[in-house]
Amino acid sequence: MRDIAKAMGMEAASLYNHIDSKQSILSELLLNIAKEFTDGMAAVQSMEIPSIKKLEALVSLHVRLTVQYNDSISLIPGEWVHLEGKSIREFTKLRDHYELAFKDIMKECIKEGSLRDQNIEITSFSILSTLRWLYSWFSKNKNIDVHILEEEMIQSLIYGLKATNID
Amino acid sequence: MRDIAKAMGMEAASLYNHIDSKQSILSELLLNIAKEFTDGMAAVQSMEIPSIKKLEALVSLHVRLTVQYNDSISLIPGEWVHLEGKSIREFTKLRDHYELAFKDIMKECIKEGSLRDQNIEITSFSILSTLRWLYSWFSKNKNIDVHILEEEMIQSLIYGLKATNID
DNA sequence: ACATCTAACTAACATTTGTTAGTTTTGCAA
DNA sequence: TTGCAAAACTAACAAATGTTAGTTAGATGT
Repeated sequence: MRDIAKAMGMEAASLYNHIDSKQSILSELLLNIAKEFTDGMAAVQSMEIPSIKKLEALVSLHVRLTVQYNDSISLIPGEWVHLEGKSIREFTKLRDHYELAFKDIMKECIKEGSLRDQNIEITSFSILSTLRWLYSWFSKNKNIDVHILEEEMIQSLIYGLKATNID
Repeated sequence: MRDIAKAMGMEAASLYNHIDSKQSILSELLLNIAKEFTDGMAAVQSMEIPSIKKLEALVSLHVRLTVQYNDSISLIPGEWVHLEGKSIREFTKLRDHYELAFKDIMKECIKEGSLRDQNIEITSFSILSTLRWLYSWFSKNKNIDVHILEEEMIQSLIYGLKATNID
């Protein structure tokens, strides 16, 4: 709190004119982005497009939110564990719900023939880990064009790295 | 320290008969695995095989080390920032060196025609993020066969998720 | 001009945390 | 059995941390 206060040019005690507690800062930041992801997922789910396009839309969603909310997203990988009580239950509920929805879309892709029939637990984890860490990459490469980043992520995550002339 | 002591069935002060400081626990754990990765990389580099096979070997290396050192590896994503002084310089040096070597191998793959000519910064980041987070997935799925995990990671990270009958 | 509200301040608090000093217990070698 | 080193203990420390209480300066509306 003293560090935050210093960064804002005031005393630690003064912060309490604006917030309830240290916990409330963390839970507000984390639950807000969790809701952004949940809303984005709902939007993608309601689209009338092939599932593989939904998967691409999800990658785009991550890239877009990462660029827009770079700071709060950086809390997701390591800080959510410090949430307490109602907040941590709410957060993990949203996260689990999101991951389930993500896997469902991948399963649809397999049904539709656009993805190989593979271990969804592993591959969904693989994609989501990369997307989770995108924030740290972006914070060191802020000059990149966002559309190029989106395109390249879609390519490498979904379509792989291999040269197309070999298979 | 009091938590660690409780877990070991002793008082916090007693820990200091075995260690120098709290910092030294962290830096010993982190530098040890950093060295494991560095050694593994050196072994892969010295192999006389096509670069794409080296890339596969690196994925296997991560899977193997993740399974073997699950607990200390879990410190890598979030705790290395708490290293201080010489330790943090040593750690980041090893990490940067490792990532450079990883990218070099990917570049060789492109030269040899086994990978598409793509943004190495993005794709290497993508693979390494997944591998970094493997520990958390594994700690929830300890029953999986390690060879299947290796194979599936290689497939999804390098060869992509797409069905092969479409392109 | 006055009352009100906002948002800053100082001072202090109770805990928590990493660590040290000094002492006692334990286990093994002689 | 004695002697000694290893490793446990108790007590206490200084610093850091989240927070509260009470106060004050500055802006705003009447």
